[in-house]
Amino acid sequence: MSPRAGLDLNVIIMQAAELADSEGLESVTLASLAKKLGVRSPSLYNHVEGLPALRSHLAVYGLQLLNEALSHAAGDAIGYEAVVRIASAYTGFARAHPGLYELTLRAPSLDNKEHERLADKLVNMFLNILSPYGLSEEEGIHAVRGLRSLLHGFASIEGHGGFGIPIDIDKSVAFVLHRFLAGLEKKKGS
Amino acid sequence: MSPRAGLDLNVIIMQAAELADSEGLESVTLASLAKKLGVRSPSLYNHVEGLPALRSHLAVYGLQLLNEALSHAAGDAIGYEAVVRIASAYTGFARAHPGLYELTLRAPSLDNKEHERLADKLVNMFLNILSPYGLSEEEGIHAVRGLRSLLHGFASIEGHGGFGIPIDIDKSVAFVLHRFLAGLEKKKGS
DNA sequence: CACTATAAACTAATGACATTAGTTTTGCAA
DNA sequence: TTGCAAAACTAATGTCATTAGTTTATAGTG
Repeated sequence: MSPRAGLDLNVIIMQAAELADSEGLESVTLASLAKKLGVRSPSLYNHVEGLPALRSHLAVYGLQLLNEALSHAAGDAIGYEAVVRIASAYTGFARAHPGLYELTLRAPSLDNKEHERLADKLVNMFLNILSPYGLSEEEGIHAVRGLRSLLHGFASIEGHGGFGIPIDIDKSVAFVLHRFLAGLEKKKGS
Repeated sequence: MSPRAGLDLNVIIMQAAELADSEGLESVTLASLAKKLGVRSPSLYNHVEGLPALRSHLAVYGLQLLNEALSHAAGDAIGYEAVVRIASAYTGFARAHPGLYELTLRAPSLDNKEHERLADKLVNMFLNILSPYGLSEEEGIHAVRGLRSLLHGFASIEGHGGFGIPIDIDKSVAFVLHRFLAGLEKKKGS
């Protein structure tokens, strides 16, 4: 309605995140975002350096939210219980924030620093909750990669509608985690 | 050089696939493809119904290649050995065909029939190689979903440069599969 | 062998988008 | 109050997909 819409990088990112999650990642354009904000698209360049930069900021924001959700879900737990809780939080996040989630995986051209820091934080959280399994350092990395891959795989395939059969996906996650973690334990006796 | 370039849906798909794998999925535009084919972009509409349709055709083509690669890798094997071989073929395919691979997961608006058929074929292949583990029908579904998710997760994260630490990714896959399959076996005694 | 219908290519035009340049306007701070 | 920096704007360019309408090659028919 007036000049001086009072924009701000944070406002822009929040609205863009909303767009990403409700309309899909590909619908986040400077044009659509500007319309949502009641502004002409060139005005956005006063706050963000272009579409790639916006996506990079969104990726970092998504990673922050994901980190918070997982930390909160894990609480002080470690081991099996923590893995189950984190898995639930992970798939829940991907369902609640499909656009944002998809972006967290993309290699970010900008904001490398913060993105890397958050990714590392995630890895360390996983390492921590797997510590009761008594894995070697290298095995720990393998296991964390496996856990991340498993959770991302489920989230990604579900997000793309890739599971046709009407069997509860959460049950599949629970089943697979149970067996994988059992396999991690089994090592002790072999 | 001349009218009548002798285009053809197959030629178009092959060149598009090449573009997707060498330049990235987002670089597959009708404009870039037309240039590669020595033709003006509207000419492509004589053979394909637009960019979304082209991507849908590419997805089906990618799934075909993936199916072939996995079938070939598995041969007649089942059980552990087959899983290891298929895993290697899967990650190898994703590395050799990053653009095509990414597309195989996308929900296809067109060509639903063929895409579904190929996706089902993949699921059945996985079910077959897991048959020695003596899982119930529902457990089999869970396990297949887990295996797909694991492989897709690794392929997808690797494809996006998400594994920072310089530890061999194939080793991680091998480790995780070993433990997961061990977990599947363990059931018999619990 | 000529001829014609069709399919394949073309040019021209439109509309969405990102981005840049250059201009106006507003609000805060001196 | 005034003036300046930031925030918004308009105008313009270039890329893309897509549609409409035109030309042309070629394959098949007489």
